[in-house]
Amino acid sequence: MSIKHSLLALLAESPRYGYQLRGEFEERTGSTWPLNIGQVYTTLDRLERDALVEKEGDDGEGHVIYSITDAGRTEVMGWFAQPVAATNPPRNELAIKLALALTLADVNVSAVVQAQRTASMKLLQDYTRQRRAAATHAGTQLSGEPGTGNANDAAWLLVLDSLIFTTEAEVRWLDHCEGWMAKRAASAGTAAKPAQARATADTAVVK
Amino acid sequence: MSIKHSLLALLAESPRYGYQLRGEFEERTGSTWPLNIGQVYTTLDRLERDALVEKEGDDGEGHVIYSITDAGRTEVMGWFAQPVAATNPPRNELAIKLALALTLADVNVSAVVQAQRTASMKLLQDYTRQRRAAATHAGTQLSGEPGTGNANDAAWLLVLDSLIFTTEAEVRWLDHCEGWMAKRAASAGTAAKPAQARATADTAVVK
DNA sequence: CGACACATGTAACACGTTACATGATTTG
DNA sequence: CAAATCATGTAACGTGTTACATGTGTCG
Repeated sequence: MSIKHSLLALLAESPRYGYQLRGEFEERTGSTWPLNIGQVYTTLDRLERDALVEKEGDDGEGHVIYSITDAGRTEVMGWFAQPVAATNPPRNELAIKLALALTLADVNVSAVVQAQRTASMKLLQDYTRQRRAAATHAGTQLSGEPGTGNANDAAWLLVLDSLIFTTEAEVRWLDHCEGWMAKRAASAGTAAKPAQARATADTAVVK
Repeated sequence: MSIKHSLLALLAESPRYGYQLRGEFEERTGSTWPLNIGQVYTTLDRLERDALVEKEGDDGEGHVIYSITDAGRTEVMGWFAQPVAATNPPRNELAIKLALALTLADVNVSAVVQAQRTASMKLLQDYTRQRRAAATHAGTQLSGEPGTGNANDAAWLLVLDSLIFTTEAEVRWLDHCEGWMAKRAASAGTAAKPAQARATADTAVVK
């Protein structure tokens, strides 16, 4: 649903052609989510089929220009007005993985958590570094001319912040899981769950 | 990729049949991510095609039992050992939406943020309520017999915590966006971006 | 000329959801 | 008996990725 509406949103601003749409999308999101060009065309086909966009003739350059219809405008405004689907939250692969690991005897949950934490911390550092670079860049742009590009820089900054916030939350959750597991292992002195009673972090995931 | 590996993980514990796999998955994740039964069967077909699982004959009950192969065991252990794909982070529809809204003249970004914040806060309250209920339930279970079911309760608790952490981060980010926009509107006294200079929160998304 | 970016597509496949068909067993 | 649950599938469709085919224009 994301891409369909993203293309509609861009077309709501002005008519564009396929290749151009990919460029605009990636520029505004800082290439965080690369957009396959093939899908742009197939999505445009479907949007045209559903009468949300229209093909215009050539623009004198030989490009296949699409423009949004009234129905499309209604659709995209509805997208902006509605919060993203509160029901059935997107599958969180990490949460699923840990939940399953917890219930499996021959998986070292601590090792899984550690591996993930290392990767997430590295990601977080990358994002933070990029954020610093982007901020200074946007700053110089701001003191410069106020033409185009500023809104895109702003969007990219906020997208980066989103990634940072999300990754921080992930790391916090991983730490929370570790603490929880340590507490559980400690209170499992005699009976309870012998399979979970290895609190020290071995390196191997499999016992 | 999530489901394929989840089914493999469950089969690594013991051979099971399709309907049973769905039940186990949903129990361990607290029905957070409902699993379509149709997909279980098609996924099992693909897993069998790829020689990661095998069909066993009847179990005396007429059920179609699947068991994991050595290749499947290798696959699932690799899944646990590897951190979830650091490259190309999953598309964040909310971030995309806000990034695009920022660059579109006729969208009221504040209204979009407000609508989302309301929805996310409500979600957060739901999760917190569920978390309280689940915690007391797990508590009584713990003081009771230490049989099966505890690991599943634990998994469900951690999944809930994951949802809470994620949603909290989302709300924080939304607030961050609001603050950022307010600051930007304030510093846009004369020139800069006139289209973004409406800081007060109207109710309508479209101007 | 050769490599590269621009530009438009098509085909095959993976993954996921919804809906439908079919039958057995259980339960009010 | 009727309804619900258990159980196994199939079909259609939407969405997304990868890879391929094809052609133009530009630049070193």
